[in-house]
Amino acid sequence: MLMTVGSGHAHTTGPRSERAPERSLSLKRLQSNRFLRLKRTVTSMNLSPAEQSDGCEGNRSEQMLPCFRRSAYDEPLAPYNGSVISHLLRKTIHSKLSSLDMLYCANESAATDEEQSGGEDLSVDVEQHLQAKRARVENIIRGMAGSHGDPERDCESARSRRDKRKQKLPLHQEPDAKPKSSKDEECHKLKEQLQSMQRLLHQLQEKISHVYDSEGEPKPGFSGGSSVKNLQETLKCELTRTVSESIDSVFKKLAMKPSASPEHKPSQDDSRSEVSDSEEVSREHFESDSQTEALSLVVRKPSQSQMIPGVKRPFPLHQTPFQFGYSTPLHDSQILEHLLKYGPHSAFSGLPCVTASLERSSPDSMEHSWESVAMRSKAHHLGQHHHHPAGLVPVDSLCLPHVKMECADLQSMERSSFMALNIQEGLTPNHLKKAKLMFFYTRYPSSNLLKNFFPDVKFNRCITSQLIKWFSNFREFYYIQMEKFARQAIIDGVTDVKDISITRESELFRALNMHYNKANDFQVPDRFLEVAEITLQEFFSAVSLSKDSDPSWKKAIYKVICKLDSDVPEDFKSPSYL
DNA sequence: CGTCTGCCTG
DNA sequence: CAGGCAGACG
Repeated sequence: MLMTVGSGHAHTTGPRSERAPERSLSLKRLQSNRFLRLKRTVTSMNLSPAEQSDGCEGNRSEQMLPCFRRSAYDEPLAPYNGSVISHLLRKTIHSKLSSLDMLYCANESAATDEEQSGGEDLSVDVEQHLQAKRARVENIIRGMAGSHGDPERDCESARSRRDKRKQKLPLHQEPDAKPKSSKDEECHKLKEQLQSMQRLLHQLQEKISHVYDSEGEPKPGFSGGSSVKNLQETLKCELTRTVSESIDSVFKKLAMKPSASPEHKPSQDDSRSEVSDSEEVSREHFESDSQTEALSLVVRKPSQSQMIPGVKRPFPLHQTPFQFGYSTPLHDSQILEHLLKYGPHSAFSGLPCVTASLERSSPDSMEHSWESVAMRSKAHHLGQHHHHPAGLVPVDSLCLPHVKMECADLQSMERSSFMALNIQEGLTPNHLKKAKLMFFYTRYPSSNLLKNFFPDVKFNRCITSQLIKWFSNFREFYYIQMEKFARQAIIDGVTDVKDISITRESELFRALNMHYNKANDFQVPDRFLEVAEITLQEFFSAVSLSKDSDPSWKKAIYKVICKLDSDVPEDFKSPSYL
């Protein structure tokens, strides 16, 4: 397809029709890319990770470095075997159960540790409280285990203990109006939760052992078997998350039941029967908050009034859920199921987009502006830390009363998806950062490639073109720099193309690195230096030969450069990359 | 026509 | 980097 340099260019400096050859190039590019990929795959089969990390065989010391300096994100990689899993499970379940314990007691007795330590001396009471607590947990566990114990009797005895304890408490001693059947139901649901959790875990265990058996040795990858490592990390992460999710559900049910109708005075609510004065005040405050914003999904400032007293997260919530290497206590069994079905690198775009609804429900005009800002910031910064002061759980995440019951499940689901994958309708600064790093590998990504490498983005026409626009802008900057430095080289008296090279010390490289890798926390692949060098040489030659008199002189260069795209490492496919 | 692309501008 | 524009498609 011949390009015509016609009237359209009379008033423009650039060749308008560069697009045409570029389009016809894309097919060829695809083909050559496929060749390159095949070739690289074949030649890298028996290379050590370091050797094939950039696909070239130079001697520079950088090549012995891992492609990614991600040590800050990597936890020491323990031997990957079943015991790790078991350990994780034990750890998580244990911490979960202690939380369960605390929550249960909080709802049952509503006497928090804080209140006890802050109030008058209740040490005797504390003693009894702890005993009752232990007994109740035992009851729960007995119930879940499906033993032939008499749950009614157990509950009865627990209640009698509670009643006994109630006599020592000064205020708000409401009769226990909760029907016994509710307790049974509770136990039953707990049991079901546990069983389904066990099923999921079993599946995951199988999956893991399968993966581990078939990939016991890390296969050479672009960055040194990192895809396997990634998978391991993913699985580890998902396992932990699943356990957490399951137990959180139990958690949630317990939290929800006793206080399902918070908008009303606590009188008919048995679990709230033992609240202290201070808590009563807090609840007043809470209710007034709820009226302004009863259904908001905004993460509310976790002030004390909105915390379940005495309930503490068994693990810190400030961990970044999007970085592998941390065990991530998030809630999303969907993800596990997806993982089981499709593996860790599949796109999750089928999940509901929650960001939009979250954002829609948090208009700027809202009273708690800093909260909506916080949420907005979270929504737009994949990988931001979820920080809750003192490890307390915002009631929101426990589906507490200010959220209508019929919405609870949906909200939980949406929030879970949001927290876990952060499926985006818009692109975030982190996406931009990632795109820039990807530019070190590919200057001309296809929209399919982009879709594959941004699995946490809900693609639509707009998003796609925005991403493409980004890369277009990246190229623009890249080529401008190239031209600038090529002309400078000529001015500096360079005559031979051979004298042109680009190292990591080069000014040009610094400029590019500053642009695409501002934080300088990414080890730029050597291949990029080669491509940049070739580009610079192309520009140098062209300008030297005065080809720049042709309005479309750059087109020929683009044609060369677009063939030099590399594969983007699999690591980038992770939605949690960065 | 709508879509896509590159160039230019702010 | 995004918006706007113009040319090139199908």
